[in-house]
Amino acid sequence: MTFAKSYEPGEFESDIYAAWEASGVFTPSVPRVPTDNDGNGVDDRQGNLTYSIVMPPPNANGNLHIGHGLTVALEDSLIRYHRLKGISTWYIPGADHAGFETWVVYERFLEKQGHTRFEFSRDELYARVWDFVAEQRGNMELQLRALGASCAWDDLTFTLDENVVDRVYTTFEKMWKDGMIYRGEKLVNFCPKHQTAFADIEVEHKDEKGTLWDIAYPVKGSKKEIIVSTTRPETLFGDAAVAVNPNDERYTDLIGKMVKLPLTEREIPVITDEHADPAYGTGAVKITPAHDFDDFEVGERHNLPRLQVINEEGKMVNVPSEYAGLTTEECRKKVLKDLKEQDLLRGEKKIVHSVAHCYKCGTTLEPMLKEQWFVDVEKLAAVAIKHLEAGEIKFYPENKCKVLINYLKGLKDWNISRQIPWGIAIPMFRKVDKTATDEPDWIFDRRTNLREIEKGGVRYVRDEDTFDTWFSSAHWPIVCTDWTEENYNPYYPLNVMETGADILFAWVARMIMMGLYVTGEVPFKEVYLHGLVLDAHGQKMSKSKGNVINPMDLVTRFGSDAFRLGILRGRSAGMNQAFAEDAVIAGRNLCNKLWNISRLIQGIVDEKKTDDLHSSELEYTTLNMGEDWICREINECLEQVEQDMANYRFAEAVETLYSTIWDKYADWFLESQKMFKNVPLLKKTLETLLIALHPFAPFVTEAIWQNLSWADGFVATAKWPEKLEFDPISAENFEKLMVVVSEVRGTLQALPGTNNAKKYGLMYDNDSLVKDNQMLIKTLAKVPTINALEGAPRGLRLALANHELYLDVPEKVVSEYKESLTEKILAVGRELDGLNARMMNPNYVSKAPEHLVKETEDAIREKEALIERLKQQLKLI
RNA sequence: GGGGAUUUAGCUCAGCUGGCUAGAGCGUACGAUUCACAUUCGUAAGGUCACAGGUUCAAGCCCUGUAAUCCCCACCA
Repeated sequence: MTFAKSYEPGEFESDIYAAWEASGVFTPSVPRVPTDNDGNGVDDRQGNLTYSIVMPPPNANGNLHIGHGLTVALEDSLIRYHRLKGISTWYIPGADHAGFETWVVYERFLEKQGHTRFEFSRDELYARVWDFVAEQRGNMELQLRALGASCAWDDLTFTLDENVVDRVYTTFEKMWKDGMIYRGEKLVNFCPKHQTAFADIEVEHKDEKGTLWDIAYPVKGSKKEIIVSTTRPETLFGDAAVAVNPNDERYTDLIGKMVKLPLTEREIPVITDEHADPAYGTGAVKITPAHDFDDFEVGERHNLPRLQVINEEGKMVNVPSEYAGLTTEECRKKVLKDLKEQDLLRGEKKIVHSVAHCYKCGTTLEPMLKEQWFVDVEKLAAVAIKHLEAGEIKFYPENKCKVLINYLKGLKDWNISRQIPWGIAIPMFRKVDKTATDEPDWIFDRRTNLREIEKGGVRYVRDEDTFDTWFSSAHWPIVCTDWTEENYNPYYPLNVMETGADILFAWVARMIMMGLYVTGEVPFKEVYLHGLVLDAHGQKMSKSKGNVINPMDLVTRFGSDAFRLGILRGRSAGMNQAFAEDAVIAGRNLCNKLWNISRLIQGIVDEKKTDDLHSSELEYTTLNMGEDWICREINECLEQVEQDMANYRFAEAVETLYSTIWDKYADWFLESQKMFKNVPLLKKTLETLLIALHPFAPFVTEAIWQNLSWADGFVATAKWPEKLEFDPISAENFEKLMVVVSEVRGTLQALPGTNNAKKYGLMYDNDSLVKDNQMLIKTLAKVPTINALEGAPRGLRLALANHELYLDVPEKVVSEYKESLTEKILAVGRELDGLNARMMNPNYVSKAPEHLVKETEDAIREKEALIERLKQQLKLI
C-alpha cells in the first residue's frame, strides 16, 4: 500500500477496468423481466429502482471521435452516479452497422481493388461487407473501455442483430397492415455516384452560383411566344406544361393554348398554377414533373405526365437521338447551343441558388422519379406531437421540445428505401407472374435470406433495397432493453436519452414516433442533447481543416479521467462549445492532487497506527473548528452535486467538486490537520470525496480506493455518502479564522520588501478566537512567531478581520505602508456611500424584503467600524 | 421566408426562480520552496456583462428595439 509521488494514469487504468468488468459491477441487479416466486413476469414498477441509458451506437468498424468522448463522459457519469445511489443501473452499449457510412467506405475499398459493386449480387455484397466490418471491429469497444464507460458488455447490441431485424420486421408488418406503408412513385433525392436515394433530412443544401436562362416557347397558331426562365435547360425535354400565375394579366390570353416545345415536335399546354410567381423572371415557368420537386406537385395537381429524361447514371434518355446518352452537363451545353442557333435563347442572368448535394461525396443530387417504400407519417407525427405537448418528455435544453414539435408539424412522408446492399433487407416481395391477377403485387415476408419465394403457387422476388438506417435506429430503446409485448420491462422507457443535438430530427424524433407506435409509451422520460465539440478556436472539426482532436490521444497523454473532467468543463446542454486542452490539464492536475491528498492521509494513518478500522466500522467525531468546517463544506458540496446531477449540470458538479477538494479540503483542512491528525475523520472525509468524484473520474478514485489500507470493495459500487455531523458554530468560527489568516498573508505580501513572511511575527491581545487558536494561525499563516502583545499596541493592526491582532513590523516599514492604508480607507468609504444611498431610498426600505434591509444595515455598521479601525491604524503611524 | 440560439476578464466558459463587492480554469504579474503534491503553495492585477430604451426599491438575468455571429428547416423556375 504505497503511493507513488505522482499519479500515473497509464499504470492503473486498464487493470482497473478489467477488474470492474470481471467482477460484474456493471451488470444491473434488477432483471429486465422481473418474476415472482413462480417465475411469472410481474410488474414491480413500485418495487425496484432502475436507471437505464442506451448508448448511441458508434460505428462498429470505426474509431471513436471526440463527440463519442463527450457522450461517454456525460452518460457514464449519470450511470455511475445512480449506481452509487444504490439504483440498478443498465448502461447498454451498442454498435452501428452505419449503413451508408460503411457502404461508402467499402465501395471505396472495392474501387481500390479494381472492382465495382455491379460485379456482385446484393447478397454477395452483404456477405463481403459483413466480413469487412468483422475484420475491423473491436477498436471502438476497446476505446469505450479506455474512456471508462461502465456498460453491460454482455448486452451489447449490434444494429444488425437478429432481435433488431426481427423487431424492425414486426413493426414494418404492423405498419403495412395498418396501411401506413405505401409504394410510391415519387421524386427522391438521388445520388448518381452512390446510386441511392436519400431521405430529405440527409440532403445538404449549399448556395451555388448558377445561370438563369430565358427560353422562348412559340405559341401554336399565333405569332406570340412565351418566355420561360430556367436554370436547367436540359430538362426541357421532360416538360409537361408551362405554368403562369392565374392572376398574372400578361398571360391571360394564352391560358389553355398549346406551345411548341423547342428542339422537339411535342406540344404542351399553358396552365395556371399558384406556383408561378409573377415577380420572378418572366412569370412563366416550365413544368418538368419528373425532375423537379415543385414541378412534381404542380404535375399532380394538373394530372400532367411524368416524363423521365435523365436516368440513374445521370445520362439523358427518352430524348431526340442527338441528345440521348449525353450527361446532363453535355446535354445542357448542346441544348443552349441549339437554342441559340434557332434564336430561341433570349437571355441569361447569373444567380445564386441553393443546390442539393450528397452529404457524403458532395455530388449534386438529381431529383429522380423512383418507386420507393414510404411511411405515411401523418399519424405517427400527430401522436408524437400529442405526447410532446403533454410534456411527457423533458428536454435539456428545454427549447428543443418546441423545435421538435415544429419539425413534426411539417414532416413529409418518409422514404425508407435505400439502394445499398449493406443494411436490413426490406421484407417485401414482388409478384413475378403477372397472370395471377387476384394476388397482390407485393407481399410481406420475413424470409429475406431468399431472393425468391413461392406462395400459393405464385412466385415472388425480393425487393433489392434495404431500410434507411434511421428506420431501424428508431427502435433503439426498444431493442436494446429487450422490450416485449408480453412482459413488463422496468428499464423501458429509458430514464434519459443522451445524444447529439444535431440528430434531434433524424433520430430522436423517430425514436419517439416509433416508441409510441410500437409500445404505446414514449421511449424515454428525458432527453439531454449535447452540442458539437468545436476546436480550440470555436471552429467545427473536420478532416479537411486538419483540426480534428482524437480523444484517445488525450487519454494517452493525460489519462481517461483528465479527459472526462476536461471535456465536461464549461459545457452546457445543446451548445456547441470549443474544446480546451487546458481544461484537460486542469483535470489531470486534480487527479494528481487527489492522489497526493490520499498519499498524505495514508501516511498519517500509517504513522499513527491508532487502529485498523475499515470503512464500515468508522466512527468519527469532530474535535476542532477546522473539522467542523470541512464537514459543513463537504455536505454543501454533496448537496450541490446532487442538485446538479438532477438537472444535468455536469460542468457545475465538476466545478463544485474541484473547488471543494482543492481549495477547501487540501488548502485549509489538510493544512490544519498537519497539527491535529484526526484519523477517523480523515478516513471518512477522504472516502466521501472519492465517492463523490467517482462518477466523473472513475479511474483515479478507484486506483486510490484500491491503494488505501482500510477501504474495502470497489468505490464503483460504494454507497453514496450520508451527510456528515458537525457543529455549525464551530464551523462558522473557522471561517472567521480563515479571514484572519488571509489578511495576514495578504498584508505580508503587500508590505514593502521581500521575505516578509519570515521576518515578522504576530502579536495578539485579548481576543479569544486568536488566543485559543494561536498555533493553528501560526501554522496556516506560516509566520515565524506568535506571541501575546506586551504593553501598548504597536506594529500593524490587521483591521479587516476585526481581531486584536498585530503584525510585528518596524515603524519605518509601517509608514511606507501608509499610502495603501489611505487607499483602503477611501475604497471602504466608497462602498459605505453606496450602502448608505440604498438606505436613504425610502422605497428600498419599504419594498425590499426585510432580511435584505437588515443585511444592508449590518453591512453599514461593519464598514463604519472598519473605517474607524483603519483610521486608528493610520493614527498609530 | 419560418424557427432556434449566441454576445460576460487576454482565451474557453459559469452565473439556476432578479438581491451582499459578477465567478472558474487557463494565461499574466509578483512572491515562496527539503517535511503529500512544481501536475506545488501564497498574493495580486484584469470586466461599460454587445448597444439603446423600458419595467423594478433593485437588472448580467425580465420586456421592447438595434447590431454582430452561428445553426436548423423551407424555398429560390
